[in-house]
Amino acid sequence: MHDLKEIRQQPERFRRGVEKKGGSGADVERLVALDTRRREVLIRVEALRAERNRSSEAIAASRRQGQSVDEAMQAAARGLGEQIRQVEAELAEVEPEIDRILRALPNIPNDDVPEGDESQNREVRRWGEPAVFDEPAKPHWEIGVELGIVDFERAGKVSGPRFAFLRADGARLERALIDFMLDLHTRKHGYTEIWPPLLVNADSAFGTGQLPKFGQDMFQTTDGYYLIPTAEVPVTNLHSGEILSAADLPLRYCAYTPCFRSEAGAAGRDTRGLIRNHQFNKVELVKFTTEEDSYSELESLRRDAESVLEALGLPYRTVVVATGEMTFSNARQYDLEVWFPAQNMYREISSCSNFEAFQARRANIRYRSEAGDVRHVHTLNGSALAVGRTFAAILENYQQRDGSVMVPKALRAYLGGQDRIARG
RNA sequence: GGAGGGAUGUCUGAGCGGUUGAAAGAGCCGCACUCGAAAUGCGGUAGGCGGGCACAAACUCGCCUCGUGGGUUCGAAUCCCACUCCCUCCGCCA
Repeated sequence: MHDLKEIRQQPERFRRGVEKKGGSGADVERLVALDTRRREVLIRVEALRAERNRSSEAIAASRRQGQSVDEAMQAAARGLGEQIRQVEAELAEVEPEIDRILRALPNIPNDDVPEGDESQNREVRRWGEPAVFDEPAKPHWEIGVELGIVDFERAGKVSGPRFAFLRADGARLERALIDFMLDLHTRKHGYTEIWPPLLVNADSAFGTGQLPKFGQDMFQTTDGYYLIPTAEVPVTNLHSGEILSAADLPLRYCAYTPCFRSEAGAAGRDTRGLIRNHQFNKVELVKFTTEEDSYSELESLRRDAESVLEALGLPYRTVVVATGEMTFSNARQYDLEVWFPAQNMYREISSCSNFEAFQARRANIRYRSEAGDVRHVHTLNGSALAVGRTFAAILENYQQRDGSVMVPKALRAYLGGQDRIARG
C-alpha cells in the first residue's frame, strides 16, 4: 500500500509506476481527486468537533464550580452534534472509496528495473556449465517414475492432478534438501529458523498483498482461513502491528513450509512433473530492515539463495525481472533460474524481492529509529529454494546413462553418505 | 463444547462519566557527576490524520485513537450491545 501523502506530492510518478506494473493510472488520478475532497470535508468536520469540544469543556467547567447546568448551552452542543453527524456522512462516502482503490493499487517498480514483459528481463549473473549428454536428457518426471521415487498416477487417484507422492529415496531426498537448506541459512547466513502456522487469516493475506486481488490463487477453508501460498505470508506478518527497535534490525528469518496454490489460471501449463503442483515445499528467507539498508540486504539475500544452487552444483542464471512480470507487492525482483536439460532452458527456482515499505504499510510494521521517529520497515523475501523444483533439477542435471541419479556432494551427508539413487 | 476473567502507550501496569492522551515503574534519549564506565541525580519520551509554513525539516494549531465496530450522553478508556483475540478451570481430543 502506498502513502497517500506521497501520491499527493508526486502523482505523476505514481501514475507511471502503477501503469508499468499493469495497474490503472486512472485510479491514481481518481485517488488524488478523492483525497482533495476528503481534506476539504475533514477541515469542516474538525472545526465543528473543535467547537463541540470547547462547549463541552465549558459545561464541565461550570459544573465543577457547582453551578447548575445551562440548558441553552446543552441544546447548542446538541445541535453541533447533529451538524457533525451530517458532515461525517460526507466523509463516509469518500473514505471507503479511497481505501478500496489504495488497497488494490500495486507497488511501483524501483528506478533500476527494466521496462516491459518477460523478454526484457536482464541477466545479471550466470553460473555453472550445463552438462553435455550423449543421448537426449530425460525429463525429471520420467526419471523419477522409472526410479520408483515419484508417483504421479496414484497421487491423481488419491488427490487429483498437480499432486505427487514421493517414495523411498525420493522422500528422503526431499527431506534431505529441506534440512540442507535450513542448516545452510541458519548456520552460515545468520537466519533464525521459524516454524509458522500454515493457515492464516484474511488480515495476514492482505498484509503481504495476496488480498484483495489474488484470493482466487489461494485455497480457502470453510471457516475463513487461507492455506499459505508461501511462508512469506505468516513470517512477514509475524511483526504486524508492532513497533520494532532500530537496534533489532535487520531481522533475518528462515522458514521451511509446505506451500499451497490453487494455480487458477494456469490450466494447461506444466501439467506434468513437479514444476507446478498444488502443494510443494519451500525454504523461504524473510528480512525486516530499514530503507537505508534494504537494497544491500536484497543483494545479500539473493547471494544466500544463489549459494544453495552453487553448493548443489546446479547451473543457473539470475535475472532482474522486468516491470511487466513482477508481482503485485514488490519494487524490485530477482529471479534465479536453474538449468533444466530436458527442457533445454532455465526455469525459475527462486524469486527474491524488496517490497520496500509496501507490505509494512499494509501490515503496519514499523520501527523506532535511533533519532526517535517511527518509520515503516522495509520487508524482503526470497525462496532459498523451492524444494520441489530443486528436486526436479537434481534428477535432470545429475541423471546417468544407466538411469540412476548421482547425489550432489553437499547432500550426501544428509543421506547417510549415499552417493547415488538407483532403482531399488 | 460449558463456566469465569481479561485486552490501556516501546514494555509492565494504574485508572472505571468531565483539567486522564492517560498515574507509577522499566526501557530509550539528553544533561550533570566521573579520566572513562557503572551507580546516582535532573529533564525529556505514544501513534495517526489534517491545517498553517513555497517543498522538506523544525515549529505551531486542531481532530482522532485506551482490542474492533456500533450505541447512550453536551461529554466515554470509564456505561450498554455485538464481534475478535488472549488467559484460567471443566469436558473432549492428536
